Amino acid sequence: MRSETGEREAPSFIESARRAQIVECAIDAIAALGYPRASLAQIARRARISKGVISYYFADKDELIRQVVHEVLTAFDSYMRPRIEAERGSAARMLRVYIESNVAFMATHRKHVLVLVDILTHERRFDGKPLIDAKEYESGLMELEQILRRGQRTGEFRRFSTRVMAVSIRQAIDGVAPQIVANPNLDLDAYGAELAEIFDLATRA
Amino acid sequence: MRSETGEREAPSFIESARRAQIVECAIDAIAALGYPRASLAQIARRARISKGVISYYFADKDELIRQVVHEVLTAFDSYMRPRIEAERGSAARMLRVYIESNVAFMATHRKHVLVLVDILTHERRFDGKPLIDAKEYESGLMELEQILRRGQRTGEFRRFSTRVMAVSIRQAIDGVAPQIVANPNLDLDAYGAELAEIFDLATRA
DNA sequence: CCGGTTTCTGACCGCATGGCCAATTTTTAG
DNA sequence: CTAAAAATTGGCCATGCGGTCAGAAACCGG
Repeated sequence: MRSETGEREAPSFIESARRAQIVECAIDAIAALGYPRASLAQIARRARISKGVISYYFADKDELIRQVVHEVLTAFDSYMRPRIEAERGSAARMLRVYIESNVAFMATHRKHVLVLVDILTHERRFDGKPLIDAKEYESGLMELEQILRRGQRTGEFRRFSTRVMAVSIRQAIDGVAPQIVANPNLDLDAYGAELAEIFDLATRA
Repeated sequence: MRSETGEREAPSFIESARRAQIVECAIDAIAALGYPRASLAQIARRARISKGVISYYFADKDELIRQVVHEVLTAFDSYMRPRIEAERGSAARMLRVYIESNVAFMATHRKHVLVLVDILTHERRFDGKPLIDAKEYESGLMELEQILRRGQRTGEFRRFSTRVMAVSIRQAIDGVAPQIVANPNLDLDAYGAELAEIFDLATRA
């Protein structure tokens, strides 16, 4: 299936379908069992195929996981971007929308968000290097910092370390995920509004 | 070593020493390799003993890990408590001291904090039950909420969800740990002050 | 010096994992 | 229809895991 020549051939219909199916089943498996227990065997079982098929389409488990992360991140991005861009006028409104949209996305994409967080917390190595992705994730932090800097430039925001603020906001948002599982009835709209209020007060000039 | 009778005998000198040594080596191993890679074999290697010794003194790995968590949490508690109690007069000052002491503790106990966070994030199961500890940890959240409620009662703080605020504060603090590794020169005093400022503004009436 | 107890070793067990591959079935194209 | 290519199977592998155990060694009171 894989051409060894320089030019990459268009993936066959089956190839795309299988890849998508396997990625989807990986998400299901991680959501159901947690990242550490989501083995290739489990993923294969859910797809009703043999493990070998996964190896056939993905070089190794890392590539599969990277694909899962990419998929979720892409969905996330296309949800967030237009909502934030719509508020270009005010950094304060951008920040509010950033936080609220983020939480709202979690409400409508619970499974995917859970899986993302699970992978990121379990795969991220303290010692740094083999960190498979995190670049895509880290870039999210950069965008957040940009909003903050813009607000400081326009005078809407007070002076503060944009780094510390950005990390705190991200952490506060990420902290929602575990609570969704612990308490499925959690009112996420209210939660998002609370969070937005907290960081509105924290940033305002 | 273990008496089967009801009355527990005083642990021998060797027993206490070994237990302490093993716990210490477990901390080293987790700090160096990360929780998932800190196997009994690795821990034993660092202690220059055979795996069997660990099994001899600890029923299973869970008990060892529970001991590690307990040790770090105890040190943390005895560091924090007096500092916070000293500010009994004002909830706002208590909160500030809570945040700054927390970050300061991280500065002086980097390894132990790293290990704690590593264990907690990796061991916490989404599906809940086998959650070995987390009670001790969760109780920290309660104390934080108490400070917040007190501030609301005295009118120092505005109205907000103490739960959301407490989780956000904890998350913001916990978010420091990974950055310590990524950037060992991080100015934690400044970081703590920034964080305290953020949540001072967010809570003030 | 002895005999029992505590401590410790190193080999071993069963299990699950990620990955590999020869053989087979299915699809595709001439 | 046929033969090459793509897709799939199922068994196999080495590895590392947590945990166990018989027996050796060290220790200690009498």
